[in-house]
Amino acid sequence: MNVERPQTRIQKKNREAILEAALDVFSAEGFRGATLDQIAAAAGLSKPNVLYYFSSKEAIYTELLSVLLDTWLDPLRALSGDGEPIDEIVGYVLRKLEMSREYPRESRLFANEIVQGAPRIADQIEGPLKALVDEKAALIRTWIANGQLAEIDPYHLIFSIWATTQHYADFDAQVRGILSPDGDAHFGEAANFLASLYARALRPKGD
Amino acid sequence: MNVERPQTRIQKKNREAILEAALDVFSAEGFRGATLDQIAAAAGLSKPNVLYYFSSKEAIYTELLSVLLDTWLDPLRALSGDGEPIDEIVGYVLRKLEMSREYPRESRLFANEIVQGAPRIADQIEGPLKALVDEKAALIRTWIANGQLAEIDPYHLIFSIWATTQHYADFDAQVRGILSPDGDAHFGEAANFLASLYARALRPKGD
DNA sequence: AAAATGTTTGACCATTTGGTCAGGATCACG
DNA sequence: CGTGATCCTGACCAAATGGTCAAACATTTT
Repeated sequence: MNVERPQTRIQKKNREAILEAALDVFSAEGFRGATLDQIAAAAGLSKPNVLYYFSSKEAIYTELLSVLLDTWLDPLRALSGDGEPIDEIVGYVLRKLEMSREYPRESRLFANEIVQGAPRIADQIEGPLKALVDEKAALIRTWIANGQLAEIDPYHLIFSIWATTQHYADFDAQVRGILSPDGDAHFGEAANFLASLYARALRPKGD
Repeated sequence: MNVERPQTRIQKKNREAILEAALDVFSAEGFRGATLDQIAAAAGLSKPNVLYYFSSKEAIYTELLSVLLDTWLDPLRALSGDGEPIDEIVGYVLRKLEMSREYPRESRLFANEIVQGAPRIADQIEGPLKALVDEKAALIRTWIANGQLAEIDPYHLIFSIWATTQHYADFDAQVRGILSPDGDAHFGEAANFLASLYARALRPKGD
C-alpha cells in the first residue's frame, strides 16, 4: 500500500518522548484516567503536536501495549529444556522478579488493562500469549513425566509465578505501606523467599 | 455532634442500591473511569437523586472502600494459633481463594486502587492493615521458632498468598483467556495447586 | 387533613477533555 | 537560496461529566 517513508530525526525523537510520557501517565492512571494534556506536558509538547504524531489517545495506548507485550514475555520465552528443571523455573522466577523491579511501570500498565477486563488486549492474550504458555506448560509436563519435578499443574504454576513476582510492581503501594523498605531492599528478601518457595515445592518426591 | 437520625426505609434501600451499583461500576472501570451516570443508571435512580444520598462521587467510593476493607481482611484475622501451623496457613490460602471466587468485584476494586498508588486508602494500609499483618507475621515466626514450619520470611509468605489467590479475581480476564475454563471449574484446580504448593514449601526440614 | 419532613427530578452550569484546523515556523535538500 | 515537505501552535469545538438548585411530589407525623 503505502511506501514506508523513513522516520525523520524529529519524528523519532518526539514519538519516543510521547511513548515514554504515555507509559508514565497510563501506568499511573489507567487508560481512562490519563489525559492527553498530561501526556503532552510530560513529553514537553503541545497537545495538538502530540496528535500530529499519533492519531488519537487510543492509538498511543495500543501502540504502547503492543510494543511492550513482547518484551514482557521474554523471560518466559527464555525458559528452556536445556538446564536442570528446578533451576530453570527458579531462574524464570528471579528474572520475572527482576523485571518487576526494573520495569514497574510496564507491569502496572498491563495490570491496569487486565484488571479492567483486558478490553484492548484480549486478542493478544488468547493468541500469542496462550500459545507461549501452552508450549511452556508442555515442557513442564515432560519434566514431571521424567520425574524431575513434583507433580503440579503447569498452568497454575505459571500463574503463581506471574502473581507472586508482579505483585511487587503492581501492589508496590501496599508492599511499601507494610514493609517501609529502604528503596528496593525488599526485593532481595523477595528473591530469597520465592527461590526457596519454588525450590521446596517443586522437588520431586524421592529426592 | 450530630444526633444520628435513624435511616428511613427508603434511605436504606437506595443507599444500598447505590453502593451495589457503584461496586459494579468502580470495580470494572476504576475510580476515574466510572461515571455518576453509569452508577445512577445501574442503581435505577437519577443522577441528582444519587447525589441526594451521597455528597459526591468520591464519597461513594471512599464509603465503599472503608466498608469493604474490613470484610476483606476477615480471612487473615481468622488465622489463629490454635491449629496445626501448616493446616492453618493452607486453610487461610483456601479461604482467600474462595473470596476471590465469591467476591471478585471487591478484589478488583482494591486492585484498581492499589495499582494506582492507593491514593485514597494509604492510611488504612499503613494503619490497621500493617498492624494486622505484623501480628500474624509474629505468630508465624513463633511457629518457625518451634520447628513447626520451614524457615521462611513471614511477610513475603503473606504477600505471596495474597498475590496467588487474588490473581484469580484480579487477572480473571487473563486466566480465562489462557484456560478457557467452564465457569468456575479452574478454581478447583487452583485450590489443589495452591494447597500442594504451600504444604510442600512449608514443611520443616526434619519431617 | 394539614404540617413537616423526606424524596425526586428537569433544567442548568462550569469545567474538563479528546480532537480539529488554518496558518505560521522550521527544516532538508537540490 | 529557494522551495517543498515537515513540524508546531493558538484558537476553537462538541461531547461528557461532576455537581447545583428550585420546585414538585411522597410519606410520615401530629
